[in-house]
Amino acid sequence: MTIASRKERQKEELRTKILQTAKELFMEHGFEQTSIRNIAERIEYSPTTIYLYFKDKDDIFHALHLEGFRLINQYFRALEHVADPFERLKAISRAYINFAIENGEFYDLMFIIRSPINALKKEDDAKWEEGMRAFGFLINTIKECIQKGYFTGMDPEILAFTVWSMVHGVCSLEIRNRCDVVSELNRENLATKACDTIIQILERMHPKSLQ
Amino acid sequence: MTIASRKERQKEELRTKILQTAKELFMEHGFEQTSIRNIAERIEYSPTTIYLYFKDKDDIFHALHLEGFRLINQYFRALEHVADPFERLKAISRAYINFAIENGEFYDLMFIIRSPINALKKEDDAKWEEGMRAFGFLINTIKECIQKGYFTGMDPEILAFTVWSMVHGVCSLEIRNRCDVVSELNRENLATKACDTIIQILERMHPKSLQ
DNA sequence: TTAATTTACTTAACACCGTTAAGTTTGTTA
DNA sequence: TAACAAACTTAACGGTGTTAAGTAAATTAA
Repeated sequence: MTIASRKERQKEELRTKILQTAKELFMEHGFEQTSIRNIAERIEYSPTTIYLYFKDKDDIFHALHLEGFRLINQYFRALEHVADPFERLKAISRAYINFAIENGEFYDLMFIIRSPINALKKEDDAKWEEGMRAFGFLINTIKECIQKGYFTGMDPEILAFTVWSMVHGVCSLEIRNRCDVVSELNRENLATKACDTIIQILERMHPKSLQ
Repeated sequence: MTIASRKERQKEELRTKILQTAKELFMEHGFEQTSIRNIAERIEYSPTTIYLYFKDKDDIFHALHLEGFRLINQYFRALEHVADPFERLKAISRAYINFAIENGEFYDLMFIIRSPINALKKEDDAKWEEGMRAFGFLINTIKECIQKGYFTGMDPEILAFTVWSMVHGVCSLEIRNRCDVVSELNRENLATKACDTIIQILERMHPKSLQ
């Protein structure tokens, strides 16, 4: 079984190499601008070889999608120890925006790019699990906030989606370069400033007694 | 001068036809999926003819971009008569989301798609003017809100950008199909629900006396 | 040890894309 | 009627994702 296992290992290695090269390239030029031929050239294989390891370009997309969610969950895991749920919510917002700024192309892939996210959501999919872990962390934090008297009367799931939307809006306008409407002066660290504003808004909506 | 003017009129007509066909096609299949060749086929001209009327595909992009901003400003114009600035702000948010839902592909083009929005911002550009009119409406509304005691101590421009971000986030998650994380039950009219939540948050952040 | 077979990979091609250079048709002017 | 300019087309370049068919090497079986 040594030969078979060696072969399997080698196959796994090449698969990983393709994925890593794909990641490198799309970090440099974005996913849309990265072609199968580009990847093939860099790993010194013919383009068709890639199709022996991935069904199509979407398959590579999904693999990187999963990696992205694993990465963002790393950002979040560091915040699990924050005891106060409202503080944790604020920290999550900041971490999310940091993730987006530090991994723009990943963010693009995960939340902006148009792609068959279909055939997803099946239980078999690890990606869905990672995605739900991230969103679940947000939902649970918000549920704890509500238990503590914040956001009274609001639906946790819809509120979680709304908070996500708010920070996502900041990130996607930043990444897709729609920030030119604001003056040069305010444009520096605009995403961070907008995130701070969101946090301010969330803080102000609560009676002083809570804070 | 009758001949020359007729020719000029005809040229203008074909230009308009190209643009209208482009609009039709990208409304059906999205901008990225609409090719010069598709447009050419539908208007029964050779693909190269289009290049006599538009420099390149980006040029068509920009023309449609302008149309989109004219359209969203129509949505906004109906709200100019709303006297109370805070009510107007709420109405703007709702109108913005309605625009996005009713004109998904336009919205995509204007605020999501990656494209050389560069070489923009020059004063010569009508598009920039339409864009600034829309954002200006939001900024002015927020300034009025601040004068009335809302959002005390906040920077109007950054706040305007933040509010825009918040509703844009909702729209872009909806348009790019990232809403599957929420349960089936809440998924109906999710964009509207999230918009309502944003409005609730904005309302709650103010002392009762103001409302 | 040699023949058969499986595995891993490549070549060549298809149908598309945006774009351009060169050529053709058409209508207007001299 | 000849010259010219405008409007439009043909053919091509270099790129894309993807597939069918072919090759070379490694492994298995005789």
